Amino acid sequence: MYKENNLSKNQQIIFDLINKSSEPLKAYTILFSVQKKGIKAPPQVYRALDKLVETGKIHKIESKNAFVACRNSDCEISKATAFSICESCETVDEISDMKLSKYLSDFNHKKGMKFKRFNLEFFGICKKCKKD
Amino acid sequence: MYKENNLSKNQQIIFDLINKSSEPLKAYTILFSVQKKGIKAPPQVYRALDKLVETGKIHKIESKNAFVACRNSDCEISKATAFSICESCETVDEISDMKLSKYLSDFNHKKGMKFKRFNLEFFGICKKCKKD
DNA sequence: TTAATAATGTTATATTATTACATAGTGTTA
DNA sequence: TAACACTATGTAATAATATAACATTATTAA
Repeated sequence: MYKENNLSKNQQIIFDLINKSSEPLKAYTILFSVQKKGIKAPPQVYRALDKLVETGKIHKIESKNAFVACRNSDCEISKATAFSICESCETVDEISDMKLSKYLSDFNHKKGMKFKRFNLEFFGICKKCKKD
Repeated sequence: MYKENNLSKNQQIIFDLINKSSEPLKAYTILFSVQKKGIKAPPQVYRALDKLVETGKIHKIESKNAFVACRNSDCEISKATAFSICESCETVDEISDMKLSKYLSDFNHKKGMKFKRFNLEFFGICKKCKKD
């Protein structure tokens, strides 16, 4: 069952749910939503989430403990992620900006550590909320 | 008691502990460490942490659910934070780089949202771990 | 077809964080 | 100094997030 699209049954169910969602989903929200599909326990959800994060199909928004589908074909296996988060409506958007991505991927700091990966979260008030 | 340095008793105890530490501390690690000083329950710790984060004395490392003292006089009230995290030894360093900070503070993306704040976490293997 | 690997199912438990409510300390100002 | 608003504290209970451990089944590759 794995080969066709390289997602397993549980992974596919959970990916589909996250992918359809317009907002980040939390692990237990996912759990409650997929119980009718036979996924009954936290480890089943967390295992699928771990795998999906690992393969870059989804990202974890660390400041929210929530997950979004990857919308950015450029972020290979989640090496370089950036998000904009509205502090009012909680909307999260993945930022896809080549210049930003390149700037950060090339960044090296004084202590000489070579970075393999980064995650950037911007916070503010989105256009829509500003109007209200 | 507040006025002298504008940290309350619990805030000062918890800040001192984090500030002395060479590594990020987790809330319950802090709780266990300060029980002899009369701080006995999670809300006492979380309240102090919230306040310290709010005032920029400490930062939360979101990917680790842990807290470090601010080493950077430039990051006013935690508006612009960047960290380097070693995936091997788990060492966390606050990055203080004016150019990076300015680049990100000035960043605006297409959708027109104005950012007030950001948090950036870089991951890699530090110099010391590379040698081993 | 066997062995290795990946995925699943299940129970229990660990870790992280908040709610709710009662009490006490501090700063302001009338 | 009395009254007030505000901040901080103490405490019990519980909510939310995440993992450990172990048994079983499915998939792939040799």
